[in-house]
Amino acid sequence: MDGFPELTIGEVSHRAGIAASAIRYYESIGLLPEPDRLGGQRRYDEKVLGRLAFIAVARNAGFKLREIGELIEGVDGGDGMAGSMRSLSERKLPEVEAVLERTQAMKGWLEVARECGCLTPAECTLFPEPGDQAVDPAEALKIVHVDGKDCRRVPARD
Amino acid sequence: MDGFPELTIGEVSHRAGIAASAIRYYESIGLLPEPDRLGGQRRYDEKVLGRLAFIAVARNAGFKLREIGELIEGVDGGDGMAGSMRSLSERKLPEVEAVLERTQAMKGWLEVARECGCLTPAECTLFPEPGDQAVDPAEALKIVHVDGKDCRRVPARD
DNA sequence: ATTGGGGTTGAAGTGCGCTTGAAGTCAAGA
DNA sequence: TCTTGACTTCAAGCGCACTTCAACCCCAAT
Repeated sequence: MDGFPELTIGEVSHRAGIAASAIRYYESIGLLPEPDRLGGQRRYDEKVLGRLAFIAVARNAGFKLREIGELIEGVDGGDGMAGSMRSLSERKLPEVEAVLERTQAMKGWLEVARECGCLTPAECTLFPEPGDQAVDPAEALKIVHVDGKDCRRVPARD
Repeated sequence: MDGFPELTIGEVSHRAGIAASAIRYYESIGLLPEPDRLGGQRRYDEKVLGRLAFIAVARNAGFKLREIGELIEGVDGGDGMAGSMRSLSERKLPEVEAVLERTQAMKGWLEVARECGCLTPAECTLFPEPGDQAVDPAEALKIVHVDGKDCRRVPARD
């Protein structure tokens, strides 16, 4: 092995690109084990960099810290991480897909909005009035694609 | 016209699908004008439904309430909403595109994770070790696509 | 007269992932 | 010896968009 834990929290912070306060926070919520101390100060060995990378990747993948904790328990517990990975991923995928769909709709909406010359929401199909077919604002985002690019409402006399 | 403001906050809440507390909150931050009162109670006319729909759509499009406020100022101010729509949309589009990209990467990562049989992060390319080419965890999400489906790391003897 | 079901207020709480601040400790270098 | 600089703790603050709470008011029906 490569000797005693020797990294200070500052060095770990620097090498992992994560604020020291965040590292202490992770420890406080149980994402990181309590490290050895030298004169009261935390000393880490390099393994912690792997775990921090794990955390960073999982965070990027959309897991909350609590969920990452479950993942880590799965890894540290007997069965390896396969089981918890599968169930967490299955739980998470539909969420992510929903976000994806909404984000794509947002993008389309904004592209039309960028070209919008309407003076009031009333004359603009980007903003459905109560009475339009689509009342649900989440649906309203999507309508845009149907019309092509122009957002000007045909002024319907009632 | 159709007479005096007659909708209570409860009716508005029900018809707009927005909690009464949220409506009061919107008023408190200036997104809604102060309505008339009848015996101390707020009375709205139907126009407010249009504005609430406006807010809901813009929120769905990714605008923060503060930004929606700017939008509304643009509409209520002299020039119509076109100018503020354009500048806000231009500001927002790159953000949304960034979210979109990250979300797509997340989806890919999760699809591989769902099939992952690795027992530890060390043997799994889903979790890069320090020393792998990609240290940036945002990049780590994307690597997956390159490899196809399997995430098992070739056990590189050092 | 009382009950019920709305409405009103301001303040505080929620969730998430940290950051910031104050006040103190510790070891090494000038 | 004194100063620096990095570390320590615990508590509080932040941003966002609300929600919840306690305490109150008001009107209509029974």
